[in-house]
Amino acid sequence: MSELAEQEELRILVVDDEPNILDVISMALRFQGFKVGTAANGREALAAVRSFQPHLMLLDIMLPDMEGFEVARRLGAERAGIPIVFLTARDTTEDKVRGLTMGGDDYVTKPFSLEELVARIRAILRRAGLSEEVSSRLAFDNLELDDDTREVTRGGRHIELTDTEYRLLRYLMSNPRRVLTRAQLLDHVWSYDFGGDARVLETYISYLRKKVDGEGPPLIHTVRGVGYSLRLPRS
Amino acid sequence: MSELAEQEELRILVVDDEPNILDVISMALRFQGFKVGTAANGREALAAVRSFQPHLMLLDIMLPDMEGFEVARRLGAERAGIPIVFLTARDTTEDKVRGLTMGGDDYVTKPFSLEELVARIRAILRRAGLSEEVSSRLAFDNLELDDDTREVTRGGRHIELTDTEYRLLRYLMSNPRRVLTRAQLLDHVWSYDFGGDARVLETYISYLRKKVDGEGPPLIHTVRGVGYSLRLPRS
DNA sequence: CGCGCCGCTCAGGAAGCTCCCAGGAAGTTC
DNA sequence: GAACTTCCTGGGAGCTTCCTGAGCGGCGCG
Repeated sequence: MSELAEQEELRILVVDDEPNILDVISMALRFQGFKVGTAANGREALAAVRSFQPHLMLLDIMLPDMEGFEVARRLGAERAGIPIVFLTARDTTEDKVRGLTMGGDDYVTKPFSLEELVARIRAILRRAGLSEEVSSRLAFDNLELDDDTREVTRGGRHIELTDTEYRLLRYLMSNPRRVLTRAQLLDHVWSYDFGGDARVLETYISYLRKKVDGEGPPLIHTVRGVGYSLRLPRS
Repeated sequence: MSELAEQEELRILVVDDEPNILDVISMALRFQGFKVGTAANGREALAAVRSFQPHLMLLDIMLPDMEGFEVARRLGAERAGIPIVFLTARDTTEDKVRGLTMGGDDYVTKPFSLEELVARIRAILRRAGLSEEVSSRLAFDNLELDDDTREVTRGGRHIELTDTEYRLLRYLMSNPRRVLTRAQLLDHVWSYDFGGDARVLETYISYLRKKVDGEGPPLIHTVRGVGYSLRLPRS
């Protein structure tokens, strides 16, 4: 993959006043190969846009000094086409965020899964032509996944997945052959505040196996005591 | 799509005194690949025409210092065939805007959907020969839509649609096979200030299904928890 | 080699949520 | 005022998510 080389250049500014969230997000984005800048409030954000010159912003709507929208507005001409992904609370009224997806911006409601966030970011960068990686498709062996159409096929045969199954498979496919720990899977596929029983993961692995591995040699493998891995069967 | 390459050259001047509207519109147009200049009143607008040399103007009729028409008049010879799309309040008397469409100009009443605005702009550019993209027609499978005549047919049979149904179908058809989220659909098809219940979307999907999918295999598909998608049925 | 433990698998099922659609009210147009 | 369009409401169906518990199987230890 030449992703790293090309994305090393891509700068993302993350603006949120909760240090925990800021940490989790920046870690995840750095790991994805982005250069990450942070700001904890509107004033810092405006300053950081000038100094850091991000290609994309992640902007919490609830900031201590001003609303995220206000930041976006004040950027005005300076913004110069920097797309923004707004982070909104679940109970933010729909009409507040309405119109965002039209201007090339988008929003993600808290609590979100990191995988969801990254997917949105990539989709926007793709549309804005900032990422050279134009394809919305993932493939492993004869298993294919298209993020635009949300279509999954194995050996050309369509596989019908529910939302959670889809997100889980996408995460596995974006990290092929790597062993993903139980914690990583829960962190990336479920929202960051998911407090339920960790055994849901096993349930969904089981669902996926039935649907994905039912149509060919098993690709989803258990690594006892650690987690799961997407790879070809040995021997 | 080669749209970007060809439209990068096209300059649009947006004139409105409400910062929010100005923002939303310019973002949307930038995202569509236009080069956008802005002005907040008549005086700025006149100056911007000289410096920015737009190919098309978006002109609010209600400006603090003078009426949009006045701006258009004062441009006089300088206007040199720049087409204008006037933005009017809903209650603007019809006779005020009458005759506009004769001269190659057009008008859109507030509040409008951005999709609507973009469609008008493209139509005018098409007529003025400024856009290379000549076709006003969309097609998917045996479903066809002509934006000039607003005619929709499936397998040659005419389908009668109301305005909202038409805009919804057009948006689906301009993004075939892609899964469009609830938010995207509401953003693109309804006006920017629509604050109502998101369930209208479902109602209109239901209307469309009755009219469009009543005449052949279903093309409008639900993607649970995400949105809708226009595609052929799977096997 | 056999036993027991621990982790994993998976079916069954409850609870909650999303979606569909019919019916109707309010607003708009002619 | 009639016809039409837009939007809202509510009930119900069906799906998704998550939990639970029984059983299996691998692995370590004796």
